Parts: sequence; structure tokens; C-alpha cells
Amino acid sequence: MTEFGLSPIQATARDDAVLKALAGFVMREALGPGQRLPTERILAERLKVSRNTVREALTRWEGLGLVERRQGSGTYLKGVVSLDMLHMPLTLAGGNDFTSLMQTLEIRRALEAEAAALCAIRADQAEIAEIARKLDIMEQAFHTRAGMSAEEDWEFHQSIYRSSGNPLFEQIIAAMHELFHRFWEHPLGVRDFGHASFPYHRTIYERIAAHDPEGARAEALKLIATVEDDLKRGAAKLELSGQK
Amino acid sequence: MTEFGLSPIQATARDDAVLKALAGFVMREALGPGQRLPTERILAERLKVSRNTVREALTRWEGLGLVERRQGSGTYLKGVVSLDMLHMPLTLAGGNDFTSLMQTLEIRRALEAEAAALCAIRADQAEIAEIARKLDIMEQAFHTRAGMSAEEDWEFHQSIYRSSGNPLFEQIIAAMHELFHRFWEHPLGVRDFGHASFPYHRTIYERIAAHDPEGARAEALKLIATVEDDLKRGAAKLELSGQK
DNA sequence: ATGCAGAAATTGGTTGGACCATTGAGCCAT
DNA sequence: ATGGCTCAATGGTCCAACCAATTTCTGCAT
Repeated sequence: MTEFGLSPIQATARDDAVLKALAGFVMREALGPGQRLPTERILAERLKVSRNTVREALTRWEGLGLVERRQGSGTYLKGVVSLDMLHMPLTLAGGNDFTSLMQTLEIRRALEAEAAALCAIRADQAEIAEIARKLDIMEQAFHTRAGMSAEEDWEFHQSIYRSSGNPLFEQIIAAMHELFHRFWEHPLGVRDFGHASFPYHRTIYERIAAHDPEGARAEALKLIATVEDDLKRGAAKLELSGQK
Repeated sequence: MTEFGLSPIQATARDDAVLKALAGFVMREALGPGQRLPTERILAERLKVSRNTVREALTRWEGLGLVERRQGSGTYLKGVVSLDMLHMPLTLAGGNDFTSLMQTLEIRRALEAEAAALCAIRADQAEIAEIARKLDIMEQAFHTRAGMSAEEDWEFHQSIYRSSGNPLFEQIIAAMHELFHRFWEHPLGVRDFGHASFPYHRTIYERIAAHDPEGARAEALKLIATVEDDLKRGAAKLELSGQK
């Protein structure tokens, strides 16, 4: 194990100090997403605080999505960490009913369209190629597995958000995506979900590749519209079958 | 101390289970902001988990701004808690620079335009009247106080979000607004900030009152564009004066 | 009785040490 | 090579204290 450039902490407000020290360490070592950071035991020893304090600090970062813990393996960076970060935790009440889903879709419509337009403006050749790659993977999965391509679908969209030049798009939409997953994992019997949206993935890509922001925005809006339709169909079915 | 309706927890993923149980407890007891919740020691005893686990769970909620801890006093609710909450922690890397501000503005542009459009579709007469009232107040404040109408300006926008039929708009934009305030409270020497955007408030209102969603969207976009220009001017000034 | 200072109880914050559960790497027999 | 096994490393949980800030109670002086 190498020598970590970490020095002890002093007064109260330990866990904040721990996070500050850790952020500094991450910056000095130029650690990025995916990389492992020191074990809790080592951090506790180097910073001269108890392991519990280190754990509370890391729990904070985990809650902010900055870090991921894997038991038996280690703690890994999930995002970019810097000393001067601003946190904006949003908690939205409501969640699992049809209305809430439609409301999040309205937000997503706004963001998805804007992200696609920005991407069409800003994406360079490498980024466009990456999007094309994700699109190919998705289309291939769609055909071989008869429409079960949710994971690949999501990765395609993510590649667009990443190329929008604004990381907030991915952060916000990712949170909503999680909500959607939780919702139609087991309930809601719309099997062909997403089929209708399939063709628009390619049209979005084409508008982005052509650096046509308004075209990309329009295609993104069409895609979301099909999802909304699917959702309404699913809700209607639930209504009929008498469920709540 | 009353009898808490809390039952033991079972398997792994303790802290999540703790939060679920706590959320259920808060709902059953109909606890609201400002009220104190049970001691960590009591929670640990009732839920049959260690106090450490309770603390990690509460640390999560504290990070989300749902709860506030006061040493020697207790843990108090800060927001509304329910079982089906969606958490959306956003992190702005390097929070106080020009880039971060522009990024939040891009998000706001997307949401503001969509909210204005939805409002034009859905707002009823009473809501339109309320928006008109806020607009009058704002314009009057603008003229009497020579442009210092930030508070009234914000209330005008809020009234639009509220009439969009989707509470998420207000929640998300409000979080960003708070962030903005913290930023240009003292730094950034653009005095005439917001002057350029003034006329568009009335045009937005007129398009909403006319139930013209695309018109409202277009005017909202113009307004945000003026804010972006102001921001760029401010950044250019900082650049000139040699600050970082 | 009243008011206030000091003691005591309450409560979140921290510590250190122990053990469990999962992971991953190295080893060994096949 | 391959498959299974062992074992060390690592995060997850627990316990039992003690510290620090706050609140509440107590009792004395007025």
C-alpha cells in the first residue's frame, strides 16, 4: 500500500472535516470515477478519527451519489469530486402513482428535448461516434431479444446527455429513470413498453449527427410522446382490471 | 414519552429498513416540519438495531435536508417525509464559477419554457388573475425602487410554476433559485442585473392569458436569454478585472 | 413566591474494539 | 487449463463506553 498524503483532523465537526480532507486527497491524486479510494480503516488511521466517523462521512457522499460502496471490495468514486462542490438535494413527495409518473415525464420531456438540442450543437465527432455505437448496440439488442432492450436504450440516452456539455442533465434524468424502474419493474402489465419509441432513437441520432438542434429537439419530443401514450395505455388497463 | 408504533427489523440493508420504518412512523403520527422525532437510543431499541445503524440512516436524511440534528436537544423534521419519496441529489462541480451558473441556467431554460407552455394550456381564470396580480406588484416595485424587484420577480415566476399543473417545476427551479441567490448575493458586480429581462414578464403573461403555449414558450426563452447575456457580461467584467 | 445559578439528566457526537457477510485473489487438486 | 477451496481484505453491524452541547430540575438567596 502506498503512502497517502493525509494528515490528522482536529476539532469537532469531524465528518465534515473528513470529507474536506478526502476531497483534497482525491483532487491531489487526480482520482476519477470508477477508481477506488482508501479503505475505511486506513482513512480512520491516517486522519486520526474513528472508523465510525469515517463511515458517517462516506455515508453522506454515498447519499449524494458521489461514491459507491461494495462490501468486500471497497469504496469507489462514482462522480467527480472537488473541494468547492454545491449540493442541491431534491426530494419530491409522491411517487408511485400514475399522476406522479406523468409529472416526472413532463420534466423529462423538457430536459430531454433541451439536451438533444444542445448535443446537436456541441457534440464533436468522437462523441457522435459514441452515440452511434450505443445506438447500434441498442438496435441489435432490440432485434435479437424481441424488444427487451431497456438497458441498452438507457445507455443510448445517457450518451446524449453526456455530450450535451452539461452534466446536470444526466444527473436529473438519472434520478427520474430510477423512479421509473422502481415503478414498472413488477407492476404494470404493458409488455411492449418502449416498442413505439424505437424508431425515434435513430431519427434523434441523425439530427444530432447533422448538427440540427431544432430537428433533434422535435424528434426527442416525439419519442417522449410515445412513452406518455404507453403509460396512459398501461394506466387504462389498470383502471379496467379494478386495481388501484 | 408515548408508545412508539415501531417493530423490529430483520435482514441486511438495515439502514434502508430503518428509514422505511421511520418514514412509516412519521406518517402514522402525522409529524410535520419542526417536530422532534424519537431519540437515537429509543429508535435503536425499538427497531432492534444498533445506535450506529440508526445514526447512519439519520445521516442520510440529514444529507437530504429532511432532518436537522441538534446536539443535546434532539433530531427535528425539516421537511415533509413520506414513504414514496424520490430523491434527486444534484452536485455542481466547482460551484461558484461562471460555468456552473450557466449550467443551471440551461436547466432552468428548459424547465421555464415548458412550465410557461403548460401554464398557457392549463391555467384557469383564477390562476391567470393571480399571475396578473403578481405581475402588477412586480412592475410597481420595479418602477418605485428603480429596478430592485428580485423578490417580486421571483414570486411572479413562482405563480407560473404553480399554475403549470405540475408541482415538480416549482420544486426543482426553487432549489436552483436558492443556489443562485447564494451566488450573486455579494460577488459579481452587475448592478443592472435583470433590467433587460423586465419587459418579457408582461409578454409571457399575455401569451399565457391568451392560452398560447408556443408563444409563452418563446417569450420565456427570450427572458432566459437576457439573463444569460447579463451573466456573460458579468463574467467578462470579472475577467477584465483580473479575478479568477 | 420569585429569580437565578449550579447540578443533573438528556441527547447527539465520537471512540475503540469486536464480529459478521461479501468479495476477490491465490492455491491446489484434478 | 479448469474448477473448487481457502483465506485475507473490506464494508456492514453491533456494543459499551465517554465527550459535548443542551435542556431540565433543584435549591438557595432574595
